[in-house]
Amino acid sequence: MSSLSSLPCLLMKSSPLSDEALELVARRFAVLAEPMRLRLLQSLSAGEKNVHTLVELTGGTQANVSRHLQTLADAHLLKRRKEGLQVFYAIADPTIFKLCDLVCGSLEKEHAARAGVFRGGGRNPR
Amino acid sequence: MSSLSSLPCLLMKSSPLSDEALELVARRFAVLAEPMRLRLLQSLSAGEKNVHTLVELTGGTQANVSRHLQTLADAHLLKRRKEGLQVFYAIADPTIFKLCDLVCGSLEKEHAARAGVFRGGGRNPR
DNA sequence: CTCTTATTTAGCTATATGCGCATATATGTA
DNA sequence: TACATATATGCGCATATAGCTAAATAAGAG
Repeated sequence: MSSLSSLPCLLMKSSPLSDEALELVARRFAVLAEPMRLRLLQSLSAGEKNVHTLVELTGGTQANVSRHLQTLADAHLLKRRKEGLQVFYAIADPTIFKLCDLVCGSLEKEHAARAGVFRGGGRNPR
Repeated sequence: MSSLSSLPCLLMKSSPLSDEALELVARRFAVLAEPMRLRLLQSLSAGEKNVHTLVELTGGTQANVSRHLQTLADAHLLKRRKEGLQVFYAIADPTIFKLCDLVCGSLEKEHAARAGVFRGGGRNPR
């Protein structure tokens, strides 16, 4: 029994997460922590695609793409549909786009802040 | 020059991210992909704390906690403030709470769906 | 059955990283 | 100076995993 009963959480803000829940959250982030997997998600944002198409779009080897797709599917971020010889993958959890948008926005801000440091944006005016 | 000019993005939805941007996003996710670091962020959600306090709260070794704090600070998720012998860390980017909330919500849904499989929640009513 | 196409899997190597231990650095006190 | 406290860091071990190549499975066509 992998008691996820501690998951009905608002994370940090309210009650602290159990060790088990923290592991799950960390694992989800880990799945998103590979550029190739992000590229695959990006390629799939327009809609379902088969493996061969994804290989072409991402420029990875066929074996590698297949394994990353499996990783994403195991994490329930993608769903798999087999049709004859081909296998089609599609986004199963649109949350990932919100996640990526948040990270992108954060990185943008960070970049802007770093640029401002040398142009009198901070304390110590003189 | 680490051209982040490609970052003014809405990620997936609009224009595809450059390889460089994908690396940065992946790296940000990787920072969040460790239970101990999530625990530290959780402990800091209530406000600034010094290292010793965080060691007690998380139950990690001093060396390990220090390392993880540095990782988080390097990623600009935490800010460091030195005061005498002690060093205080605090959340620098509240975005992480939204990220964690999103992931938690997603995992909850997932869990509920999996639980429902055995209780007629899905297709195949009988 | 044989051949072709599409995808997955196995074996391997290289790299990255979490953790523990010991030590180093920094700052304050006597 | 010597000592204590709070953090940080260097090193080694163990493990995880991305990527490659080659081989295995799966499904259709002849």
